[in-house]
Amino acid sequence: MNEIIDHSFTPHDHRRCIKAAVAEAIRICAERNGRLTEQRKRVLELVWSSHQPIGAYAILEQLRAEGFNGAPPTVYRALEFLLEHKLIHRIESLNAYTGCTHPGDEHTGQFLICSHCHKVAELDDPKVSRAIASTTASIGFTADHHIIEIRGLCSQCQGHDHAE
Amino acid sequence: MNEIIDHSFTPHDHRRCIKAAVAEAIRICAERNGRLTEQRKRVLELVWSSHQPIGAYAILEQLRAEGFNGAPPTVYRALEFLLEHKLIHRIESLNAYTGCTHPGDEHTGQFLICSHCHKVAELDDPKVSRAIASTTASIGFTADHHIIEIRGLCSQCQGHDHAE
DNA sequence: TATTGCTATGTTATAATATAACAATTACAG
DNA sequence: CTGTAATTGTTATATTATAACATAGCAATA
Repeated sequence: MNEIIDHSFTPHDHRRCIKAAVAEAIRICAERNGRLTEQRKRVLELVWSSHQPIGAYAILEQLRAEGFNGAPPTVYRALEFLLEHKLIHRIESLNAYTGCTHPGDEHTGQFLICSHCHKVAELDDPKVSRAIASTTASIGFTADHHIIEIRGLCSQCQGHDHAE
Repeated sequence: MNEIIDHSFTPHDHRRCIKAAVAEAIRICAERNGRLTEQRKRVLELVWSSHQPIGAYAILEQLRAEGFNGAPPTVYRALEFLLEHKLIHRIESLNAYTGCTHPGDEHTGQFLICSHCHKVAELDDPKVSRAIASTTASIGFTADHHIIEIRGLCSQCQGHDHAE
């Protein structure tokens, strides 16, 4: 990814996002002998079903609607696998999960969360990372990874009310 | 506060932190006609009982140990009040609460979380805020507030293992 | 191809965090 | 005082997540 921000907020053919994400996941897992089982793949697709982060229980509901008769651990395990392989991210402030737009890369996301449309875009601004790295280093704190979640209104939702 | 980081990680007489925090809270609440009731004050003290964030149910346990016979909503309401008045912060990645080191100010914290001692320090690095503000602005995202939580090892815990 | 061991999934129960809804009480303004 | 609004109490339940143990599937290999 060369751009600072992905295209989540702007109109696009979302089916292509899903297809691309799954194809990438297959490639990445093959590369590392990670087993992208049917269930894991299906969970990945559900996480990717929109740019709005989805909760574990919403995923479970979907799976059940499709005839799957499972329980929470199944979903959490799939999510855990996908997180480990950096195929998805967890949005801490939402207790929800979102597809990673440059999977596989060792990176720690910066997320823009629109308070109106509830979509999330992944940002990758080196300025921010650098600022954090230099400041933490100067005070003797060894940073391992960081969580950055920014709330506001996306370009499409300007003028709308913040609170929904 | 003039420093970029507070003194959470370095040895200090913590009773003074608590006293100062309560005194500040009293002042701030008086200023705005916020009612810092006994319960709210007690919850504030408990949040401030160390630099390690504390969960709502841990607070409840403490209160009960002191003879209080209450239920979760009491604690959550007190926390809500304290959050509203910026006397405490919520650490999203821990589902826990920590005292604000420059209360009252309109600000949105940046937190350093030590994976070893579990203390949290509040950072206020204008470089980071500026980087976020300029980048979000350039892509048409109107940022409202941000959550920044950085994991790593504090200056006192260098050399220890990351995972506890 | 049977053996073995590892990985993944199923299943049940429960932990941990948070809120809804309504009732009772207290504080304070007039 | 008294009426109103803010606070607290109480019960129930929603939401998110994990522990613990059982079963099943796969894959190497002798």
